[in-house]
Amino acid sequence: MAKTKKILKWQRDPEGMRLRILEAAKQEFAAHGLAGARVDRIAAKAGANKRMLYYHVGNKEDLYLAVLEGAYEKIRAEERGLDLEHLDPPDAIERLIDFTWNYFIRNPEFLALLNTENLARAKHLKRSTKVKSMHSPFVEMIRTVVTRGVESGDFVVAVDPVQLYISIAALCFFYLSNSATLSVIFGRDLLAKEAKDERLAHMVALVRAALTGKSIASFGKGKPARARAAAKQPA
Amino acid sequence: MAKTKKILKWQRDPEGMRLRILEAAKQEFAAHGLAGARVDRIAAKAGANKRMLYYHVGNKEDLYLAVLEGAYEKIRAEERGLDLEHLDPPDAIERLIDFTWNYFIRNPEFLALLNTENLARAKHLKRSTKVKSMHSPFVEMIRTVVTRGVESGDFVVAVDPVQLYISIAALCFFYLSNSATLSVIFGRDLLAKEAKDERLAHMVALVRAALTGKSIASFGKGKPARARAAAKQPA
DNA sequence: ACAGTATTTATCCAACGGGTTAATTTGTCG
DNA sequence: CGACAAATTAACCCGTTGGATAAATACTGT
Repeated sequence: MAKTKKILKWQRDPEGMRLRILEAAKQEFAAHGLAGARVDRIAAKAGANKRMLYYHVGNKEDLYLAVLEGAYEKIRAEERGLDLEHLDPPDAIERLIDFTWNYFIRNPEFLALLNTENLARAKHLKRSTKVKSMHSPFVEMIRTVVTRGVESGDFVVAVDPVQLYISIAALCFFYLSNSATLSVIFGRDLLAKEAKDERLAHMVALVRAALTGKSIASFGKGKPARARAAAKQPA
Repeated sequence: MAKTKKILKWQRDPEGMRLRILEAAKQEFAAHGLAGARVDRIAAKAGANKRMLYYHVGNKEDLYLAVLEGAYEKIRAEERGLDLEHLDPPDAIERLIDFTWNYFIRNPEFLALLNTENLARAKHLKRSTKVKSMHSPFVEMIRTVVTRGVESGDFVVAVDPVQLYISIAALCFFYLSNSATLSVIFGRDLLAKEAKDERLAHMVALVRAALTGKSIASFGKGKPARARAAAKQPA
């Protein structure tokens, strides 16, 4: 319904315009929140006139909801391509962590948008019909991995897939979303490449150890983080 | 310097006024963010006149920073009283999780304030001298626990205390801070008492298992969450 | 080419919000 | 009591902002 070829090509690009507006709005809302966002700035950034926002999308809140829905759709779509079924459970979990982490890094606006929406206590999301539907498949995907892991003996416990996903998202989300304040507080640049690598290793080790009962080497210690041999270490 | 007895007691309560303003501002900033907060509402909520905010604290941003600093001071102060030194390491960690979790539940504004500040990329926090100093002792407290745990053999790995704390905070913070959107998405009321109990059990189990290598029974399954026997289960 | 419609622009405005000015009240001290 | 300062209030200022109006412009089917 979106990009049917036979769409009329107006002056510039009527469909492209809407996309540019949504993209600009995403940046703006992510950078300043809902209240802090400026409609004029969105228009300017989209190379459009303010009136066009109202023409193409609606008022500020409609625009915001459209951006939010788009953001959810995007991440859930990518997750659908994860293909965890073909991996053995521990690797599947690791892959899920890896994906989530890198998705958040690649799409920092997503984090900000979620925070903004939670500040509004999901007021807008509740009114969205689109969003609610697209999550059960994802939960089922994780549930399958967990079940398989328990059956194969790889996992020592049968975690609630929702809890597990929330935990994985939490570990990634909080670190990145709060990296600014945490960096100040702890006096480290948490966004430096080394720090990020270390963090990913730590998260994978934490979750894998908890699920499999086998503690992984290098639990948040040292830079390399991937190739390590020992299972324990001196001090 | 604050509450010297010989302070003159003006009309109502000059010192109390400042506190009421800060409290009202905390609520307002937490509820609406920095941009969404309204100075008039803060004044009204504090039972004061708008002009008095400027008289007692300064402009909107000064007020905001004062609130933020106060929030950090409060949690760090309570953490100082945790007394983890006298517990054996696994219990100390559990206590830290328990405290963090309940502190966040008791002080939801704290979460919102942090999100707000991170939206501003810690712009204000960076200018604060007070805040930076009060965190190293806290990190050292955790480091001691970890070291003791490794030495005693309770912990199988020597985690970086900063990573560990970030992870613990993450597990608690994300769940609560994002409970609104997550509840919509997963179609559960994550703030219901049962759900919260389950979450706490899950987090404790996750971290304990990762640190000690011994998986805890009932990993985010079932309501009681504390007393459980089996380590595995059928399907 | 013409009528009709979709899209875009230029312009305006009423409400709002942060901040300030100046007057007023309330207490302290000699 | 009377002067002086601290604290509080009321009223206003002025740039900003979301949103609206109406006119112009570009495309389409006939």
